[in-house]
Amino acid sequence: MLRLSKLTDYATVLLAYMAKTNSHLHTAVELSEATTIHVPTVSKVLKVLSKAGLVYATRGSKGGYQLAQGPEQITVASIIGALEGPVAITECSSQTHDCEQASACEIKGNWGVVNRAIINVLESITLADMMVSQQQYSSEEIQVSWQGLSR
Amino acid sequence: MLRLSKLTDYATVLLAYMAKTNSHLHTAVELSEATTIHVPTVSKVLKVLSKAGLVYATRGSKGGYQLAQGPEQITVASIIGALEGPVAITECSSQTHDCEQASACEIKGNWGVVNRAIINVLESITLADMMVSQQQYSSEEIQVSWQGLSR
DNA sequence: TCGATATAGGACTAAATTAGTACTGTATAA
DNA sequence: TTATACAGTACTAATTTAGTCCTATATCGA
Ligand code: FES
Ligand code: FES
Repeated sequence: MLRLSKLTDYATVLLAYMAKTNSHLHTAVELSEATTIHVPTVSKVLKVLSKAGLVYATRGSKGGYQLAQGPEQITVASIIGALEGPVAITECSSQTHDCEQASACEIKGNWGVVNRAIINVLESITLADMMVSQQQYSSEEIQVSWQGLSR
Repeated sequence: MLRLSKLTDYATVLLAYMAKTNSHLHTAVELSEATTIHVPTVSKVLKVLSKAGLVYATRGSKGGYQLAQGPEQITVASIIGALEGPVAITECSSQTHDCEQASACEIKGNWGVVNRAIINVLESITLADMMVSQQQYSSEEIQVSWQGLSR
C-alpha cells in the first residue's frame, strides 16, 4: 500500500491550518478545535514538529506554536522526515545498509534508485502546494495538476 | 518511513531471479535456494503473484513457476499492487474515500495529487530496469542513474 | 512571588498490521 | 497409483503504530 502514518497526515493538516491563519500563535487546543484531531494527539505531533524545527514553540500563557518557515519552504519530504524519519521504501534502499541476500541479489542497488526518485517527488512538493484547492478530478486531470506543481 | 512490506521486496527479488534464468520452470524450492528466502515464504509470495497474473504456475511433477510477461512489461507498481493492493499513501489519497475532517480540511484532494505522482514513478520502472547493475553511488549519481531509467 | 497557562519529555497501553508457518486440497506426470 | 508441486486458507507470533497520560519546565500577569 505504501502508506504514510496517520501522524504524518495529521501533521500536514495542522501545518496547513497554521499556514492559512498565521496571524497569531496557535495553542494545541485551538488547533484541535480547528481540525477535530484530539488534543493529546495534536500535542504529540507538534512536539515532534517543534523538535524537527518545522514549527517554533512558545511556552507559558500567551504561548503556542507558529510555523518556523514559510509554506513554500516546508516540503512534504521534511514533514515525513520529522514524523517517520527519512524515506526508505525498503530496508535495502539506503546506501549504508547491507542486505541479507548480499551477493546473490539480482536487484542490488536498484531500490536505492527507486527510493531516490520518490524522494525527489516529495521534496518538490511544499506545504504551499498542498494548500491549493483541488476539485473533483479524473486520473488525467491529476496528471495535469501535478505537472503544474512540479518544477 | 514510507516503507514497502518485506513480502513485496521478496517478490521483486524472486521475479528478478526468474527473469534472469527464464529457460525453465522454477519450483519454490529452487527459488528458495537461489534467494535464501525460506520455502514457506517463497511459496506464499508466489501464490499471490500467480493470482495477480504476474507469473504462470504449473502444478504437478515437472511443474513450477515462470514469468507471465516479459521483464519490460512488469512494472514495480504492478508488483506492489499484487502484494499490497493499489498504492495509497494516505487514507485520503484515493478519490472515492471520504475523510474524517471533511469540509474543514485545508489540504483536501492534495494527497491524491501526491499519490498520483508517486504512482507515475512506480509505473515507469519495470522489472528489467530493476535488474541493471548498480555500482556504489553518491546522491548525484543516483539522480543521473534515475534520469536514465525514466521515460 | 504565586498561580494559571502552555509546551517538553517520556512512559505506557491498546490496536492494528505484518511476517511467518502449517495444514488440507487439487492438479499433473510417469 | 504415487510422488511432486502448486492453491487456498487459517492461525500465531512479532512488530509497528496510535492514542493516552503523567510529571517537569517555562512564561506571563496579577
Ligand atoms: S533486496 Fe537487498 S541486496 Fe537485494
Ligand atoms: S486529510 Fe482527508 S480531507 Fe484532509
